[in-house]
Amino acid sequence: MARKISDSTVRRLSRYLRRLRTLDRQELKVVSSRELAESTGTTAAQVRKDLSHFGSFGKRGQGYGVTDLRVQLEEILGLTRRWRVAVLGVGRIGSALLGYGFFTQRGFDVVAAFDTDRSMIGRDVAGVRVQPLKELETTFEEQEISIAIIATPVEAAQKAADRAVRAGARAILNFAPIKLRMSPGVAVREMDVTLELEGLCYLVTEAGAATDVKE
Amino acid sequence: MARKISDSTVRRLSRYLRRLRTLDRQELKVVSSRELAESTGTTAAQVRKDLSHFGSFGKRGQGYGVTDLRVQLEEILGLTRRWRVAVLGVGRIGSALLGYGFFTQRGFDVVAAFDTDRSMIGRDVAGVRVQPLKELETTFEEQEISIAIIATPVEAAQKAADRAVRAGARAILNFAPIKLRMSPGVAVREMDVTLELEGLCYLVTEAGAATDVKE
DNA sequence: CCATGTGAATTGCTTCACAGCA
DNA sequence: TGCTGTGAAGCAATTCACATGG
Repeated sequence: MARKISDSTVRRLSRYLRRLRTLDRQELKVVSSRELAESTGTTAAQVRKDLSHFGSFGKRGQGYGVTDLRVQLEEILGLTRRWRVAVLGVGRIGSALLGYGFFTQRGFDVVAAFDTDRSMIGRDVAGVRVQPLKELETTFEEQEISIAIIATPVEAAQKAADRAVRAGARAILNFAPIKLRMSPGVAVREMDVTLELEGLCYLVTEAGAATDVKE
Repeated sequence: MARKISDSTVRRLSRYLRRLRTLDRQELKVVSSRELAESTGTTAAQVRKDLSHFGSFGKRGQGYGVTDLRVQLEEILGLTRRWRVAVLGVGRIGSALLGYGFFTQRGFDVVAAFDTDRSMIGRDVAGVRVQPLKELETTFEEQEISIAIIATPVEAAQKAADRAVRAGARAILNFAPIKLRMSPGVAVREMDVTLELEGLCYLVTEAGAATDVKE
């Protein structure tokens, strides 16, 4: 199948899927590239181009079957299996994630949590027991964990990620405000609220400056 | 000054700034485009090109003054002022955000929180009193809130965002898994953990499939 | 007739390579 | 000499426009 799909395409596929799941729940049968585009913030041509990298899923003159396309996208994204996830660092973010019910619904099982803080260890957070770091390796192996969510303080993030990878993790979702250095085979995505807020500030400031000058 | 800066450039500027703040705290005086690139996951040419859209901040043959460049970036991103933020929806994510100490440090003051849940209203979460939605308009005006963080359930997100904008918000950080429809003048950024996890699944699945075929 | 699927055109981003200057 | 700043080249992504087929 097609090679080297861009990051932005994958992001959009995920958005299409999110929308399709809603449409499917509402028992809508058919959707057009235009409708899908409007509800995900892109263009109809973009939707068709994105999908065309993987095959032809629509019927000319009609559109796409909602359930069918949903299933196709789930296959493309690798979501026909369940994924086992561990949370490293059970502070505010870690706890919020452990309690986030949507994960299970979407195929992600948070099966383990780790922390170094003695007062946290042994506690039950949203049904998951907080384990000491020294149990990381055995738990990752036993539970076949492939995704590690880094929610530690920034100083501990790189070490935690390295250790997760050595223990078998193949993907890292990083909440710590630092660029992790990982070997090429490991997938990494970063989530940094401050970064997003700063992006918004830029846009608001620019918009203000632009109107000052132009209008 | 330069027009139409791309989203990816703004994101990188924010990363450079994040790094520069660390270097500044460590009292490093000078940094080269290469060093900045390595610690933020890009290339030296990219760093120089990004900065060149706004001026020339370096010294040829030496590099960039750490403090100087930090201040320049703060100005470019609009971070020389403080920004007042409200959180809409005080569930798990909302609470975690309210307790996130970094905000204050980085120029963001979370000054208000809203919820519809009676049992939440009036409660103090990390020093902020949870208000009923009906007080939104007056609080936004009185407190001059320009950024709204949407942390409501997905069904309530669009309405909450609309209301925040009508009350004066100029930027939205959206944690709900839905594409918000906003008028063009409003800046929006989306944070969806599931979306990021799905992106990771694609990469892991692809990597697996690629090695199956090739190696 | 209508919406998909897709080469071709275009736009925009990144990388290159080197002139310019401390 | 060394690293910045920047036009020009190269590459990737998006948009266009239309042939295709239900």
